[in-house]
Amino acid sequence: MEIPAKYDALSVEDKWYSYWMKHNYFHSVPNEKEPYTIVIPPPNVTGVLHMGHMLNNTIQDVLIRRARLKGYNACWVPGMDHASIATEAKVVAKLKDEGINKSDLTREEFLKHAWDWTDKHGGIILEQLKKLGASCDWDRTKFTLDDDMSEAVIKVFVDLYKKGLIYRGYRMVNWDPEAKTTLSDEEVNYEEKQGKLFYISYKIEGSDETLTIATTRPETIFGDTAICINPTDERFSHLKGKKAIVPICNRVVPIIEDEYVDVEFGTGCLKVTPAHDENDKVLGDKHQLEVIDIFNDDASLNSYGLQFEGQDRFVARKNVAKELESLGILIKTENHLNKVGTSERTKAVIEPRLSDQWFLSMKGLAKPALEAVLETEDVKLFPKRFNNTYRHWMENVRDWNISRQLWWGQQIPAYYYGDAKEDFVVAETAEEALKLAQAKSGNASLTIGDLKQDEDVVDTWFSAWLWPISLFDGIRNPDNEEAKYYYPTNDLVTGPDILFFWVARMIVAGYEFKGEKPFNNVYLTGLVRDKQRRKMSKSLGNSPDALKLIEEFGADGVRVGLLLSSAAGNDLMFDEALCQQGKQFANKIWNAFRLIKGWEVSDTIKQPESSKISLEWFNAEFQRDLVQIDDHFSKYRISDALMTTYKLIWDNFCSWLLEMIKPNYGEPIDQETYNGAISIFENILRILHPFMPFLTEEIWQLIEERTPSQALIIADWPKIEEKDFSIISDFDYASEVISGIRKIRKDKNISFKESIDLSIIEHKNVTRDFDSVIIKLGNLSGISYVTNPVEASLSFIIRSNEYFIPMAGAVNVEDEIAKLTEELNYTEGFLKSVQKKLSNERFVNNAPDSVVASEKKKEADALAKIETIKSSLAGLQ
RNA sequence: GGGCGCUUAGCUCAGUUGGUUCAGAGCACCUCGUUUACACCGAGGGGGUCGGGGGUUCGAAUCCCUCAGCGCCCA
Repeated sequence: MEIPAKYDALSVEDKWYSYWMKHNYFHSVPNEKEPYTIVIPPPNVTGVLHMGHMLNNTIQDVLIRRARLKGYNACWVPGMDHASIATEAKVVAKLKDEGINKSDLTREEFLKHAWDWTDKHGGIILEQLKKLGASCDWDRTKFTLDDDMSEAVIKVFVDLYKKGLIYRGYRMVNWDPEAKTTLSDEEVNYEEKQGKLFYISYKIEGSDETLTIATTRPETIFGDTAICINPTDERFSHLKGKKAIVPICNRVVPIIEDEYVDVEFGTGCLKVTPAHDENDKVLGDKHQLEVIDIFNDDASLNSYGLQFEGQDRFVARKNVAKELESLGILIKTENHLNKVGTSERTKAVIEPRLSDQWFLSMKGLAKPALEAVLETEDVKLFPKRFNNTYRHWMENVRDWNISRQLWWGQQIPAYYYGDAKEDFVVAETAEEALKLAQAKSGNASLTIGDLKQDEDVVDTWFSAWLWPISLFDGIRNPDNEEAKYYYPTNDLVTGPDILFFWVARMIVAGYEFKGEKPFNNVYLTGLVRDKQRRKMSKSLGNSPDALKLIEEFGADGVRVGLLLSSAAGNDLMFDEALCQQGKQFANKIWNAFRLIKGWEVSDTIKQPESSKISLEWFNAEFQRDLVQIDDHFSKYRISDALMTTYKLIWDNFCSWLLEMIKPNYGEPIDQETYNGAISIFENILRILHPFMPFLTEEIWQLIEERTPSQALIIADWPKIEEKDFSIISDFDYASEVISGIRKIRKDKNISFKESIDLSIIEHKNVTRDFDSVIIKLGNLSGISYVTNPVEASLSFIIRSNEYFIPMAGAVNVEDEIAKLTEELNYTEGFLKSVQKKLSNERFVNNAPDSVVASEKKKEADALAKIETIKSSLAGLQ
């Protein structure tokens, strides 16, 4: 069978993915083996595969495949989250296109549309992950709105409420007027925006005096309920105890005093609008001010806005300013840069708003999670520097606003039975709620019909934080076999951007509901950026099409490309050239396979000495690198593990070993060497498989026919063996000699086909084990050991031995002398610096013995080399 | 404003407790080579006062101070 010269990734990848699926290798059930579990960070149901997912899931797949090879019961659970704000926004927009308003629908009708949308468009991303090679246990695919998952969420809500940790509060929250819901602090992004500072004049009641305040939001004057000055500010001491009149609405408000006012900022007079500013709310509470809410839920003005009623806040801002100007009381405006909170999802400017919301008290819950990461290290973050960020957030954690004014999600299990603030109960079911309500109200005649369930749903993260537990049904059935077997999971791979949203809260949930961490290690990947360091985003359009990349470079190529430059926690500057490198690597391995497979094998020829020693050397090298690769993995240095593998294969295996054992053209290879090479190749495929699963499985299956139980995906990771590594340094020496020969060939333009002689003066004994290899790779007619310099020859020095290649005619004595003199000067300079160090008493006394010894060795080596160079020079003159 | 982190070869980055695996890797670059697995290749080569300055030390990319530039998180 003719093997094509270029590796064709596309056909190979589909073939093996379906083979793996068909034989159920990805599926895990609890057994006697040790589990190795990863839960996927559930992508949004609305999402499509982007570069961040590719990186993240490639890393997870590498870890899970390696664990599978290492003999663990590997389980990677995939799934999606329902992304309440994003999905609801999408569905609302789609309905709008169809001429349907959400407000015209009942909750049930709307949810039906949302589920239709989910069934139709959701989960594209999971299909795309298959193209990448992700070996998830697809039978376990979960969605955060699955009935059992939702049940767990409700159960947890009720539990926390009973523990007194969930409470209802009238608070200033982040209101997204576009999505018409609150956001948690974590969902608000602050952006610097150019705004204006308006200076507005207020009359003082009962006098002709005025005062001037500065504000960025003139439209909120309708909500003003006080003017505040700093008690120490002498400029305004005459205003104390007086009242001011709010323009346009002519409301009379007190002038209060508080240290909070910054005398430097604006005019030193502050208008106080408790309903629409966090700080003003604090002031309002302190001074018992009236609270006047002037906005509708879409941030247009309500009736308090008088003639501006119905206008959007930004429109109203312009119009109010215009009105103030025409009244002659807009003193001036200045440009002003301020930070404006915007919604992470809708980008709308956040409106601080007072409303009834559900909160989860975090302080106590955070404690075990804080200790687990920072003290006991039960949970380890990689890279470790994220510990500081984690500490900072956890120590200053604020209560979590968990209610969202949406329908898509788990409806809050609170039931109201009366008009008073406290007339509600919290229960898992309406029936249960009824009993509680009857008891709480003392009204036994209450019926289900008298109960009204809270309209709101819980934050999506309030279901995601249970993910590692609820995937295994660990909330509803804490002692079930799967939860006991798979929990706690091993590694979590995610981006640092959701360290608080998700990771920290999962740790909290783990300790609260399982009494145990959710995972051992958290590997935080970097963000994928483009070559100009810009974050990849849809709006910039700088994100390459993930599936197109896979088509162009192959999934293996893309995986390698992504991993090559992604040190843990460092942002990755993505460049398609890296995928190209991955693709070339695949091709290189493919051709190594073609070479070996193309050899005719003979069991009658004896194994050449050079092949024997070469295989021995490579096996030692392999063992050394294997230890290194394991070490890199243990530190989550995935790109280093890949690079070590890459160099082992490209440099040591392809460039050195295959050339060392390659039979002469047209000649067969002996059986023993062939077997050795195949077994080495198989070991290489095993360690490469996690990175390049498709290519390796393809070659594995082409090497010989394998049964499903012999597939590479479930083969064994190579065993660590004790090896004598001195053969590696012996080879290094030999490779230096070979390089020396090649350099001379190149300098003097001696064709590689032309065989040459090599003579050696050994000043220091080195192994001759590799002489046969030197002869082969240097294309030498032989090696002679001599005691005197060979005349009319080109020479070079390796460490302190001299090498001569007789080459009458080609030798320019002047050049040789110049070359040697230069080397002599350099070595003497080096020797001087070493001797200076050694003659420094303080160095000899203070430095550790090993350092002094190594300096002494340097000295001896340099002296020997100088001797050699000098004798070479003498031979030439 | 507070916190965390970064600055090493043209690019992307390693460099663990200060000391021969301390100046490294991959890519890019230059030269030569169509030889018989691979030109998606091979062989060889050049390239950095480790952001600037100061200090500690026998010894600093590594520790301390300071200046400059950049990034992220939080307010």
